[in-house]
Amino acid sequence: MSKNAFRPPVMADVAQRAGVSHQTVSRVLNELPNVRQSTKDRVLQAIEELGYRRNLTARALVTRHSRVLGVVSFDTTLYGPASTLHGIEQAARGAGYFVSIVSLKAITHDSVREAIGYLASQGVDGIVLVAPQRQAAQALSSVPDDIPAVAVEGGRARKVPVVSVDQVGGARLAVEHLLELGHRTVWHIAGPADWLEAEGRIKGWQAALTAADRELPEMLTGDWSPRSGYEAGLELPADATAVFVANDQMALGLLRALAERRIKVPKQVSVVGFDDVPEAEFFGPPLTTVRQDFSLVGRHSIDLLLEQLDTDGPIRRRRVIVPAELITRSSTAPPRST
Amino acid sequence: MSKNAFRPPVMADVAQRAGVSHQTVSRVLNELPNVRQSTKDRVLQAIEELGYRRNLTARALVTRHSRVLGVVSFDTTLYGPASTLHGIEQAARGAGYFVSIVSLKAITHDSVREAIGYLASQGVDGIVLVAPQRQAAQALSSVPDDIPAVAVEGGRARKVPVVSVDQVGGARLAVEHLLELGHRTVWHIAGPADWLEAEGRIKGWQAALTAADRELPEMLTGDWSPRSGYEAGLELPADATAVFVANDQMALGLLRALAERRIKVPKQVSVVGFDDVPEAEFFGPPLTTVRQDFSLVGRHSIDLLLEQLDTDGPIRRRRVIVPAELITRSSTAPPRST
DNA sequence: GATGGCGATGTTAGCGTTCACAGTCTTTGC
DNA sequence: GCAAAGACTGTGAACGCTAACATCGCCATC
Repeated sequence: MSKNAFRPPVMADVAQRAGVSHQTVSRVLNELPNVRQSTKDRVLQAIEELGYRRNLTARALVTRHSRVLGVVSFDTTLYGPASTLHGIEQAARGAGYFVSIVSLKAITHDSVREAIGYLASQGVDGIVLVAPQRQAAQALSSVPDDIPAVAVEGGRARKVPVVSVDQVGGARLAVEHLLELGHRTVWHIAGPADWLEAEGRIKGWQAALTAADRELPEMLTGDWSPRSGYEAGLELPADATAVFVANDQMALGLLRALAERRIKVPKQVSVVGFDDVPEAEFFGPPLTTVRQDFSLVGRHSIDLLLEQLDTDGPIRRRRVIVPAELITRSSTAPPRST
Repeated sequence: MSKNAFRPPVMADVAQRAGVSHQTVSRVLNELPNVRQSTKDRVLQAIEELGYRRNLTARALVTRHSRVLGVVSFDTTLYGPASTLHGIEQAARGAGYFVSIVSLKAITHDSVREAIGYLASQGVDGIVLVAPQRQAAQALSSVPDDIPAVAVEGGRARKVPVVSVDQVGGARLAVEHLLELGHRTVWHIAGPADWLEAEGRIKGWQAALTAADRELPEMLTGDWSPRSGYEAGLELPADATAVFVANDQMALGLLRALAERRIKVPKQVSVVGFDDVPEAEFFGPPLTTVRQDFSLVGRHSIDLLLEQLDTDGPIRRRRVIVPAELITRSSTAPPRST
């Protein structure tokens, strides 16, 4: 117990100084009508003089709205989640909300549940789950009913709106680009099996090849890391001429492996990545890739969340798909043997 | 106004169900002594049955502690800030604190002030400022006295403890490594002038060269982006044999520029980066770089913050320096003309 | 068997807001 | 010039929790 008797001023202090009731101060703060301009000025001046700041905790207690949004995410060190988080934060703050984050080391049904419960007890008004793994999508169905939620890349989550990038379409774009260049078929280095994004890209890859009536090579699988792309690159058959890699980091690893194997890109092998990380343009060679607009994803997820908060009505199941875009650089070219 | 009369259970509901007073429920929840085991069990069971969750807002109102920590950061899309944020979040949650973030688009005195005020009114118990720019460090001196804060990479901030990586030492390591390999001198592509990290690396570079009695080449400057490294790479004089780049992204750009200029790395030019991003190992060639342990930085900053919270006493000015580590890969080699 | 002490529980009063309502003071219309 | 309709302002009671104190047993002590 320190003798520090200093207490930040409260509404009553402001009221007293301005010669009004605390309720009038509240009215001024909340910009309610029917306050005379002169008294409003007095109150504002008193607030200024005292350096008063409204106590949002007390406000939250009575209004039952904290104006805090919770975000549950997986490894915010990765470019995708980090960018999405950033987009969410910007959008939320723009709408006058705070953002409280929980970053999970592992996505399991239980860890997601726990994180959500944790945020719920803190009194968040809504939750965004950025967790593109199947388990996470399932865990979402155990969100308390009274708290609005949105899933990012959440698959066909029950009862919760979903925002996602068009993974299938993006993958198609990549594969079609390679086919148009004249490649017979396209290999794929996929992301980990339990990730919905990996799944979508696999689907798009298969769909594009099937649609063009090409044979489906055996699929290689990585874990998003450059190293796993490198390892896949060492295993890539010598007769492959085109590879679609599920993310840019693995593509980087692949490029490295190919360089070590003295395989020239794009002369002998064309490579397409996914994400368009800022570095992609400066890979050796600059990487053709599929761009995802993460900040748009973040913004949409907040929009959907706020929509639920405003209507307060039954949750409209909705799904927002953000298109992906092919960025053509110099890691792709027609096959040698044309 | 919906007819939704559903209200989550409150302490009184639990109390009634367990046949005790709400205060006893509180005691159980807070694990205070002097509650008979049998009543504790009854309370716990009632909590379980009702699915009760304590309302942390109400708790915060009366205890004047929210158990929320605020983080103000700059562009959480960058690898460094994102990793630091992640480290902070992990450490904070481990200590039972929530993390509320504000990510700034531009670091100015005013924007930092505003962000801090914003967090303060939300009632955070403490603030971590991750903002390695000079303006931010200054803005920190305007933090309200009653709220503990810690700066990450904050320079010699007044009255606030600082956690930082040993930028100068890291840069020295890089330059000394190059000199030991036999290079006459080392060029430097620096980060933007107003960043303290850039400044520290410049200092280390200069110090190492001066200590070895070498001439100081003209310094090139970038903005951390791969593109700026690329542009600097185009301007690099042909007689340069070794370059220390202030971060890995710019180093990537440099590698690209050198590749285009048909300059072989490391045969003709050696390159050292800074950060050790996960991709660095797979650059062409794998990049020798200086590793910063961002998660350790995050952990230390939380430690320092909690220390202030616990002691509640006068703020002990402290400074924690996290050492940097040289990671030797294959982008460095002895100069050709040895 | 009165006294004290201590463990276990209950009671009351806030924390700083907003909400619902009750006032009071101006207008306005005729 | 007077009533009614508005504008403006104040009063009390929540919100759900913890802190401080009060109370009740029960046992040890002399």
